[in-house]
Amino acid sequence: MKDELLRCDCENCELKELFYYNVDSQEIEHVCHTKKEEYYSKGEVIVSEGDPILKFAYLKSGLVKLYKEGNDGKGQIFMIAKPFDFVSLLSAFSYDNYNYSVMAIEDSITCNLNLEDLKRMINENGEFAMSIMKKMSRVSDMIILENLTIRRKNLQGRVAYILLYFADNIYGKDEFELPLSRREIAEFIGKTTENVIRAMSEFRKDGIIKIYGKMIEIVDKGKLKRVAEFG
Amino acid sequence: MKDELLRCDCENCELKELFYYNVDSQEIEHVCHTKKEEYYSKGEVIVSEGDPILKFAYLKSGLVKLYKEGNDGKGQIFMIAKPFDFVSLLSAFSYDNYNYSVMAIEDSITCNLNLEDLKRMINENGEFAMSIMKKMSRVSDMIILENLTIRRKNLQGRVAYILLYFADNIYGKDEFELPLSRREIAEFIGKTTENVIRAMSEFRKDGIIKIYGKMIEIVDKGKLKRVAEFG
DNA sequence: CGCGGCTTTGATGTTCATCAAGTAAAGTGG
DNA sequence: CCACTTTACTTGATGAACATCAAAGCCGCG
Repeated sequence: MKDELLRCDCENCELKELFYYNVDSQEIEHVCHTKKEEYYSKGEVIVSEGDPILKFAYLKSGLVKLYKEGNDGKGQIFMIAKPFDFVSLLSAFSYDNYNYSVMAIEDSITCNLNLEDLKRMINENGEFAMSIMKKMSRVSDMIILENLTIRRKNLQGRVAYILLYFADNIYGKDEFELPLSRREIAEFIGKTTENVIRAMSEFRKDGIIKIYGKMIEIVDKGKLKRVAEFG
Repeated sequence: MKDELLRCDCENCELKELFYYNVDSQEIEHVCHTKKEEYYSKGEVIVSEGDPILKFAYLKSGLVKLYKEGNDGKGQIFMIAKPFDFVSLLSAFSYDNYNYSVMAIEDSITCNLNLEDLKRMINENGEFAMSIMKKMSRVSDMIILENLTIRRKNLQGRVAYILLYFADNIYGKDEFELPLSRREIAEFIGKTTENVIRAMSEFRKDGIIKIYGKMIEIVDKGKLKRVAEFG
């Protein structure tokens, strides 16, 4: 089995753990050989709302945003997906078309599996189905509850929360380059661009963070956490 | 097969359609005989956040709200579930405990299936798993996108939206008794009680709706829709 | 090198939360 | 069944939070 994985270059892919214990090696090899990787540079649209769902895509590297485009030009970001999140997960099994859009906010690679193959595997293999369901359930849950959490907070609380989110959940360090523009942060937390900037400037003046353009350094994490908590 | 269903009193249950085409009659009979119905009156808590998930519950009749309790006493309602919605669906396959609460907002009956049985059935039967997944996917999708929709709107827009929601999605008529208090409406749309009342009073003064305590009559639906749209 | 988008700050106005106070309705114990 | 308490509802007044508008500097890119 290891051999099969090696041959089709999936041996280092975390996704295989989802398959490994549930799917036989022949099936894995098949998936591995029919998969297609796609490269997107920062800013490229991966999925447009309304596109037919033809493949089951997951993110192999990079970072993408999932969002809805308002008719007034204002977008709403509801999730930032990181590697090994399933980009198609929300709609793939219930709709024929995406009802949200996906854009790369860092250079990204998606791995696309054949959707029909996947559906067939689910139909034939309940254990595999269960593992997909768990993943799906966790993602939905996270989106729903995180949105509620953000919405309880005021402007400063929301901005602090997002900064901590990138530091802890995405980059794992307190100094990082913001992958979102101020405008996109605003679209994520449901406030205006100007007020996001104002909140960040306040944090800077209060010595909580340092700002070098897109680079952010969290100086006083305790204080930032307290701001995120209070809001 | 019909016989089995009749014997265990599930023959009129819409849920059976989820089973019917995918599960053998023996299994259906088993589920049917091990199910337990529970009656809750309006205001009763069905699930408290943190409760272990021991059964897989769906709503047979009535109306319930799914919500998170804030530490400050302010709640956040994120879904109103109507008959044949799955109350346990969001977390049942990914967590051991509920991370939200459920309360009856009308007298309700839940039907509780044995969770372990259900998990076993999913593991053994991929087609059944797929049908559960579809349902799950649709529910999550609905919650996520509906929340975004509401959040785009201003106070009046949100209140109008909710009134239309009850008229069209829940009761199917333009005169109905609000199952939520003004406070709960506020917790659903993320505004304060006072402002929900003010918006409704405005609608009344403008001849859009009539209010008799909890009874609401939509008089000028076109206008109400425009308010919901604009916001 | 100039154009458009991103960022920043200030000024102004609107929306909405909060506070306060009173009425109505609904549950509770004697 | 009635006094009593509590909870829901309603309206008005006030101020805080935030959106909007305006203007200028910055940066990347064709």
